[in-house]
Amino acid sequence: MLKPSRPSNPLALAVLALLFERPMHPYEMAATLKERHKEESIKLRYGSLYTVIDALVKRGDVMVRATSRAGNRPERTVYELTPSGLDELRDWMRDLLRHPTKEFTQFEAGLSLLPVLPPEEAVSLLRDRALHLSGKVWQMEGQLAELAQHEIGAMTKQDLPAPLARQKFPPLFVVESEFRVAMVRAELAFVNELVRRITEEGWGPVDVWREIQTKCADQHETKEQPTRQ
Amino acid sequence: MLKPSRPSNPLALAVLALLFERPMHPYEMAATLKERHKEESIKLRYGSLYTVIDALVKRGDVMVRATSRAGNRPERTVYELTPSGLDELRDWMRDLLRHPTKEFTQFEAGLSLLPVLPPEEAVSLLRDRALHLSGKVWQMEGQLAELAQHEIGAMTKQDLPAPLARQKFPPLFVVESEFRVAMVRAELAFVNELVRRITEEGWGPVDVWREIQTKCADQHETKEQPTRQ
DNA sequence: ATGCGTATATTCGTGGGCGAATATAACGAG
DNA sequence: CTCGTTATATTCGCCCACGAATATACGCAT
Repeated sequence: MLKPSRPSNPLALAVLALLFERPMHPYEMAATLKERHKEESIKLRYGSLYTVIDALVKRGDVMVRATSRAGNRPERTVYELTPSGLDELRDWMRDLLRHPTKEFTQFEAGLSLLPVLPPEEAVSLLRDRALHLSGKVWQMEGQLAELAQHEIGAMTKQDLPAPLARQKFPPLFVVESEFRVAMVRAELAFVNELVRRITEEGWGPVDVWREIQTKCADQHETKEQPTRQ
Repeated sequence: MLKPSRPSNPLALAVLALLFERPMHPYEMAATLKERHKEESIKLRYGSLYTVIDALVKRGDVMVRATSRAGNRPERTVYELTPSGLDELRDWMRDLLRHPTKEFTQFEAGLSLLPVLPPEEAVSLLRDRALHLSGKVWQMEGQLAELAQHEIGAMTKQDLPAPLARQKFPPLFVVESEFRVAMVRAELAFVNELVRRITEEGWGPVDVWREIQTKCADQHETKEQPTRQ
């Protein structure tokens, strides 16, 4: 029988990447991901962690190195990367970086159904969103600036070549955050421009929009108390 | 007992939005979403469609209006929106548009594990990605331009107020596409800038990057045939 | 010493997403 | 008229994500 197909959960990729550095047990993987703030980019759920590790074992990408021992905490299982797991890690990374994949976002879904709301309300909601987004940009940039100063302690020491300790945190380890900021900025710009076009240019066109909107709403008759102020 | 919590699948929102226009049976909903290109923004799976409709029925947001009849195709069930479903539709839309929600993307996961690849390979992969992205921008803008010309036929006629028929397709109905283009453009800009910084500014810093990379790779010893050209 | 909060470490059950199978009828071609 | 193809319309079951439960041990205060 053939090798089962690669798990779709990116958490499995993180597991491979961590075992690329050194053997670890599951809880330690979780702790390491958190320490390095990778949980902000890769969804981490304990339940899923054990599930994906089992899957990787079945595929032969990962194997048990030793069971239990050390201190005397509850039983633990230490895993290590197999050669085929190393291949998988690289192939997977290549796919991920090379090929953009369509992903469905909540906001895009919302936008695509925009006509169900009256234009005034839509504008007001979008303005709220813009506020939230700019707050988030501000906050993320603060964190980035902070990291650039002193973050080096958040890496486990043995992971860094000696000369590096006590230096500034290499930007390499926060690329994903820079990416996220860039995306939020872009969304903010889009929302602002959209609001501007609706309010200043009657984009939609607004009169058609309102007409469609009320026509549908009327079918659901009478006693809707008016929600817009 | 309380109303079960709102389904998390945005397809359920699309169902509510469609029933806001008029009663429909599931297959018709799917056909309508496709006709309007909403499947590009809202993931549509037949299996999920029936699942979410059942869930909405259980919550009382949607109810059976009539069963079967018409032509004489296989049995069909026509649903309609209830008053509480209308409320739900609006509340949900408000949440969606107002509050940005963190979503995990494949690419962000890949970026966050970038150090597992040697810098040269990373650059080469990112360049590939940039090519794909710009191709996509080109293609999406082509589609948008095309829609702006003649698309009006893709709306079911009765959905549009009479005076509109045979006019240009209102931009209101393609906001989500404009959004997607904006996001892809932003990603492209980010990737180009990232490549530039790595190659021209030794960003990373590249020597540290390579050092970490090879140090880990060496643990997985010997006979890896070198993959980079 | 004893109790309790917290860190360590893993298992399990449920629910939902989705692929694949099922079933019927219209429709055109030979 | 019958055979293959496509459109219509829905059901079923597997698998995976994830919340919640479980279990042990350390450290610190009383």
